[in-house]
Amino acid sequence: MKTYNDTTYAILGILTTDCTSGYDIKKLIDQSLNHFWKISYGQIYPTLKLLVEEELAEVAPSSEGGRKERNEYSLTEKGVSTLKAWLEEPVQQLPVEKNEILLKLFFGNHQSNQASIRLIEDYRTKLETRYQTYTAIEKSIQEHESASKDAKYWLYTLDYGKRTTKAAINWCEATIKNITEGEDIYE
Amino acid sequence: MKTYNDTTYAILGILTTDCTSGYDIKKLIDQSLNHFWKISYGQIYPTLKLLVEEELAEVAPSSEGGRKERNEYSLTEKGVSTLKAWLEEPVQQLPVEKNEILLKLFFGNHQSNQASIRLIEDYRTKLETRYQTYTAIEKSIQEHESASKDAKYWLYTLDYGKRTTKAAINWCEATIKNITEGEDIYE
DNA sequence: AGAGTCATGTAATGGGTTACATGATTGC
DNA sequence: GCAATCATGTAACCCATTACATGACTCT
Repeated sequence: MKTYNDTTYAILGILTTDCTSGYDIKKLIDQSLNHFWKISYGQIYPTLKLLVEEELAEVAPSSEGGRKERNEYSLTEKGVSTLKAWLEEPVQQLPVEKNEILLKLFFGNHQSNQASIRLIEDYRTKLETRYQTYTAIEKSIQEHESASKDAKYWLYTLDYGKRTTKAAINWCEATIKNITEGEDIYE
Repeated sequence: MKTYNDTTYAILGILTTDCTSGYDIKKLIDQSLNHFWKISYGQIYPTLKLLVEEELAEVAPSSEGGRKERNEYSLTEKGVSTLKAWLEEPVQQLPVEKNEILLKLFFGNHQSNQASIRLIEDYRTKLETRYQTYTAIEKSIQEHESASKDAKYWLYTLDYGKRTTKAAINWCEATIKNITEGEDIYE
């Protein structure tokens, strides 16, 4: 079976929901997958074209209700089976996520302790904002979407975000403390 | 001040150590930064060229000891100040890291609970391997490198990796349990 | 003699973002 | 009338990986 990149599968997956146009796909990703996936129109439209070429989806122009012309995509049999095959496959190797703060900290002996601490403080603030966003989304889902079949899975992904973000926040605190005290707990 | 991408700064930073050639840079990154940064020769050599063009570094061919010709790079004044300016800057917006397992799980209602669990189990195994690798490196640094000035910062970055990996492992366990029990703790 | 490692580099390709172009429809 | 939103699409660019090409030196 031919393989595609993850972005293609993401779109394939979204086309199983009631998001059927490029514009809808963008909106869904920005709203529901934004904490672990993002995408631009520059990728969406060419990918939709590809799906049709590969006979994984079909297009039908629609302009019901006087709305602007709008291309609605729907999965073919082949599209559905391709998606399901991908879902079953275990994930590849864990990717190495590039981390700017760690890169800066790695060269920490070229700056003062104060400067390193400032960097980490700032990073912690950003992480905390993110954490609160996750919590807010979580609450919103529990209140408004808990009927949806997808809600459960959506909450799992948020839980992942919360746990890893929290761990990063804890690291910030521990590291700041460690640098401040000027002694190495690791020794 | 002109800005460059993070990879360029990473190389700039490494040139402050005794790694002075493209080959050395690759080795250092593979050995010491591999858990949060990676790089390929296809980037290193063109970037080194750029650094020289921008007068952030200078080259000097060297072939001491009969070794194969080797280009040694050293930072200029301008290179050092550019690096320091970048170090002081707080990190940009937190990047959204694409996560394949969450993407698959998000479409979890298109597969059986068993299939979802299998995915997460596999993911957990990979995370555990990673965690053990971090622990092993940590031990090795404590034993052999604790004299080095950089060791402290190196250990901080490892601690970050350990904490976030551990949080992800915990999520795997909680989520598997949750799916197995077939009930939603979030409700 | 052959494997391994030291060493530098480029071309093709993949994957993605940003900026731009275009225009209709909706709500105030 | 005007702003916001709906809607589609492309071209230029950026960043990065992979595969390839080349060749010397070192150790067994």
